[in-house]
Amino acid sequence: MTFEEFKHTALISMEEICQEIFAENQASIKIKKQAVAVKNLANIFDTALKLSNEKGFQSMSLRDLSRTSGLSMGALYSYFTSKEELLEMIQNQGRRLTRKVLTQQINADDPPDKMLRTAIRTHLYLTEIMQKWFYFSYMETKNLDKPQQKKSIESELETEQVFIDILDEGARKNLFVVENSVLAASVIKSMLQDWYVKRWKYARRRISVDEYAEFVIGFIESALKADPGSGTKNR
Amino acid sequence: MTFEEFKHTALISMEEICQEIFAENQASIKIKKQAVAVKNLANIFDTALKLSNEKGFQSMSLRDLSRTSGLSMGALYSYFTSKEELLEMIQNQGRRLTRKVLTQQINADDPPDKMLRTAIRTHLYLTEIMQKWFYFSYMETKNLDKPQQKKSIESELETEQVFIDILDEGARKNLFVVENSVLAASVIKSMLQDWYVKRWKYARRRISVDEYAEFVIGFIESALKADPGSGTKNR
DNA sequence: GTCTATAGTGCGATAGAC
DNA sequence: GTCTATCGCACTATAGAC
Repeated sequence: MTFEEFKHTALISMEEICQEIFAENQASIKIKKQAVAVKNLANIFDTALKLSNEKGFQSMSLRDLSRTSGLSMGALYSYFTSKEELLEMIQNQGRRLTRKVLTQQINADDPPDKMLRTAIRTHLYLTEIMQKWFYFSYMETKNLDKPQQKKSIESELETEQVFIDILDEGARKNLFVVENSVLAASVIKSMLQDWYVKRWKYARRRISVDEYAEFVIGFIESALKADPGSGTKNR
Repeated sequence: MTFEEFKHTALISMEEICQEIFAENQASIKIKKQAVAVKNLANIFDTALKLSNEKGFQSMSLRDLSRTSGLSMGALYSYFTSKEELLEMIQNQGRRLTRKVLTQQINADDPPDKMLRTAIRTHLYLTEIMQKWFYFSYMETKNLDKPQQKKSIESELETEQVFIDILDEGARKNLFVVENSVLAASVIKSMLQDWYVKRWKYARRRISVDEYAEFVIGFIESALKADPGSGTKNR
């Protein structure tokens, strides 16, 4: 699957997610017409992510959000009951899409080396189209309350586990040399996170998501290379 | 140099830095007795880092800082003229120590493979003893004003350049196989950052800084391994 | 469904006693 | 050098007009 195809699939999912959020939060949302609600919710989320990523969620006042989104203070409070609830809605939206897309794309029947490439590529593609959300989530997790923080941590470890499993299976089939799959998965994840956390750096260097994906896959496969010709340790 | 030796050297530098800050900010600092000032400054920085890393610098009110540090609001304002200035003082303190330690430790006459190991180890050791500051800096950079942000970005790219140079030199001497030294340095840096950004993860898994250093060095050297026996590409 | 106006709170910052 | 008391302001949240 190319990035363009991926984008098409995922953007449809995003539309679905916004509708789900509307359906699910009807207790907090005073608006009854779906068309109006979904349009405004998308606007609110988008603006909130933009402002938060510039100066942090706490520093973004609801007056900022009101001014930039074009909705009045009163209108905003028709979509959530408190600033904290807005934060939770944003977090849930992204977590849901992440899980949906990742499980959709990765096929457990593929051999581990193929699965590894697919997982890396899918993760990078997903964070590319949802860059603002991933950056937000990365930066704001510590400002959440304890139960929400726990969800974020679980979500992170869940993603890491996907890579641990692939590496273990690959080692079992002698496709990879893996001394410590937990640490290996961890550093792989850090490379994937760099793509959305340090977006400015890659944009400045004009590196596309496909170029980055190619490089990371090559680097990791080289590090994990089963090399029967050299049985020596590398230090 | 072991982590213990490193710690000893660096903590002395930290003391020096606090004195430098006092000397340099005498315009803002109303206190005249160095002993009192340095002691309270250390307390203020330490408490501010603790609270900020829990919930963000903006969310930490100066009343929080006052309560937790044991100093009154009035006393705090004897050490800085505004909350924003406090933030800048903290940023400068860390940047200064980082530069000091990194240039002290890395010996440009060593061969590239040794330099790479030293640079990785030094970086991890430094971020280990200054974990709170590095985490703070990582999370709060986007909340700084433009000139301060620029300094942070320059500092980041400077560190990355150290690795780019080592990799290029190593490739020149056929010690490493490096297809793209800029991207390679970038992913190396992301692994080093993970150590202080995701501290909770490694603490939970009881992984020490030396274990992490060993793993990262092994992983990277394996990825960069000059392997004359196999001239094939790895994909 | 969206607006404006405003209540109530907690903030950063300072003045002045000790 | 440190404290308490307080000012003015900007914030979140809501009530009520349209």
